[in-house]
Amino acid sequence: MSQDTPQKPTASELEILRVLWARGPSTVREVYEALREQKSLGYTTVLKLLQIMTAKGTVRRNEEQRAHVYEACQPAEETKRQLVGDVLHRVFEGSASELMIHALEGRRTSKKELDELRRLLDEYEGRTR
Amino acid sequence: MSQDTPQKPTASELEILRVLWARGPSTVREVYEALREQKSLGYTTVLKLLQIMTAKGTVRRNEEQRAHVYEACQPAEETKRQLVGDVLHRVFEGSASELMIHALEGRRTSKKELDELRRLLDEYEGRTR
DNA sequence: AAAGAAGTACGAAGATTTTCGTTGACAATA
DNA sequence: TATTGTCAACGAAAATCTTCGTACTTCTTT
Repeated sequence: MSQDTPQKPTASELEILRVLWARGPSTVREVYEALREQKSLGYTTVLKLLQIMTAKGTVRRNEEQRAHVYEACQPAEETKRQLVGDVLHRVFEGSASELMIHALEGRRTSKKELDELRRLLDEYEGRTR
Repeated sequence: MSQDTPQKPTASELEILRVLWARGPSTVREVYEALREQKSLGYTTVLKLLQIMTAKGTVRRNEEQRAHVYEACQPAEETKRQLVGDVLHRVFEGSASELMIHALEGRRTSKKELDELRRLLDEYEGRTR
């Protein structure tokens, strides 16, 4: 069922993607070990998920070695953009300001991060003008 | 199964919440009519969803009238904060800057909105300092 | 009063997600 | 070579989500 239209990953799929993004191409065991540090789950659960994700076209695998090596098809940036875009659209009707307000409200944000955010705005503006 | 820990709404539940946020307390029919403008779905589907949401404690209802009147338990702001907080945590490891980058990348953002974003940062900083 | 319209309750089918157990292949080692 | 360990494949149970049909009740209008 491989396809080109990138699918929105489910919650568990995202957890796996995060490991792949952090580690780069990995075997099932490596992903399993990484995930197990946060939550308890079985080896075959991870295997199955990766098989499903392969079928969906979310990841691809190299079968040269006995232990297949998986990696994300889309670059992390692309998937993250898609995920935030989804929330932006579904929750905030496309308003980045609204998104921002609620992102800031929910937590303490350091002066440093605020400055970084300002820098990003300037950078974005400079780049697209 | 009513409870105090606010549940993260599912995709369909969010669509309903958005109607309730926009319209204020509404009957099933009102929500149904509003949703039908975007997508096709049955009256009883909306009814059932609202019943489930009532059980979950996502909405509460006034049964004084024959047509019960539903309203969100949590203020919209709170739920939005929760939803964006979820993405912030699950996708961006809590980094608002990362969230921002990807939110901006995915779309064209007007000068006006960029200024609004800057204003928000100043306002937030002024408020919490 | 009968017929129709508008409501709620409820069960349940279908779809999707999440999680594992079992099986069989293959490799390492005692 | 027999045993033990590692792996992929697969089926399937369990949980959740989505959708709607049917039944029953209550108004409203003939």
